[in-house]
Amino acid sequence: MTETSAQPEGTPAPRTRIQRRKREAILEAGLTVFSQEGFRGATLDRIAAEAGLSKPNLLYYFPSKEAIHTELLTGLLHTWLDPLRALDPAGDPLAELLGYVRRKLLLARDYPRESRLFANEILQGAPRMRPALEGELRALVEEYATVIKGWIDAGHIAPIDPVHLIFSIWALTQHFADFEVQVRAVLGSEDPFEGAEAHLDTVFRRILRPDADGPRTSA
Amino acid sequence: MTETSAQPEGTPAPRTRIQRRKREAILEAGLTVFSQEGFRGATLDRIAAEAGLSKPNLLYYFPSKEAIHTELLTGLLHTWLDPLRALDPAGDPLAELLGYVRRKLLLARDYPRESRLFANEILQGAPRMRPALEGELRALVEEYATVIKGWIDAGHIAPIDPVHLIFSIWALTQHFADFEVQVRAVLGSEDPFEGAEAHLDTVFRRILRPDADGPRTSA
DNA sequence: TCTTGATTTGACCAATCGGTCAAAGAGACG
DNA sequence: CGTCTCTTTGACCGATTGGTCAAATCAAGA
Repeated sequence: MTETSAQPEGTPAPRTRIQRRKREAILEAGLTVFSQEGFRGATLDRIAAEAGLSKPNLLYYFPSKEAIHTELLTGLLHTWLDPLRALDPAGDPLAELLGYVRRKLLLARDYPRESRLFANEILQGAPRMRPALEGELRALVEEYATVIKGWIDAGHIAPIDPVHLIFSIWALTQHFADFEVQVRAVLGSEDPFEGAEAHLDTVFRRILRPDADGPRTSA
Repeated sequence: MTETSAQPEGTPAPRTRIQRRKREAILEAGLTVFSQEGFRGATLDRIAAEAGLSKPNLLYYFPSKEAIHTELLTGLLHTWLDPLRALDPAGDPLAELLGYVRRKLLLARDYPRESRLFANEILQGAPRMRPALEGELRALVEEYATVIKGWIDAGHIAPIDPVHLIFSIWALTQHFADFEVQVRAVLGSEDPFEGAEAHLDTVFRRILRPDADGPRTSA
């Protein structure tokens, strides 16, 4: 029959050069639009326009709006957790943690749309990411919380709840991507990320500095 | 003519008891839906259903979707900045700042939808709040940054960028409302806010503790 | 009771939504 | 040149969107 048998499938590797390029452009556009408007607020027309394609042409490369969003989210968690995975249990604790903070901040600076896409998904109750959060994310956090706990018990850094420490790192770094407009509104023309790097370095040095008056967590 | 002259206007005080009640219900429903789906993602049908009204009936009390959203945002910034305004320049610096952190955290716990509505607006580039951010918000931050600067210069708290300190307080407290699903996914059944309060208290005590090795900001 | 104004709703509208389809175009190879 | 596959698009579809409107209902006073 007149079967359009060559329609590219959802995820598998694109065969031709042009397919790779157009799929890339669509994901780029989808990232821009989804991160700004959320899933429901985004429209195929806007994504298609942003990618420089007609809507039917966009739907030739992706079977649905959902498929674009899913593919974006799939890669996201991995990318987002990479800096945590780069944390070396055998390294110097303070340097490792400060390095993690810095990498996370640079990620927020260089990939703000990805950060906002993630934020949007979480804000909406993580309807499509919940399993990944309760599975992969939770496991990874627990793993590195144990590492941090080890550093604390060894006296290398000040005692602090490791999981909440990780939350704090996320919150303080992603804030500069997710709330960029607000930060810029307050700072004016000043570049947010320059001040941020020095500030976060200072902040986490103070939080983690092991010394002086001993443990005060239970007080 | 058959003029429906009694249609309540956008903002002014509702005349009857029933108007006050229904408008309240609509704003409640709007808060729930807008905070979850963002402006574009929210639908009048869902808001009406959530409020227990028919769509035309909802539009009898508010002239448009935009009007509901605007009214919600208008009250929001004020409520959100109140804890900062409660900061007493004549009080004990550490206690004042820790109190501010605590109040902000309780706000995030008790009014998570408001926090998420705000986050959604910022994420979308603050299309309806930009003026308020660059005006009221910025002015208030600068005002209290000066207060904090005074405390630092007097040696009451450790030297730190006051504006970034405020950003950090916002980020660390709002995180528990805006990213609640993620936090809960990691913590499991544990109540996020119990651990959070102790953690943030510890964190900001360490950040603000003035002592020991003198200024290290310019190093 | 009747009247008057406030409230509620079913039916409807134009615009936009996600998505389909058949047909037209483009490129590669013989 | 013809042909085969990949790509692109205009026209279109049913559903949903924000919003309107005239008519119905309700509440309370005269």
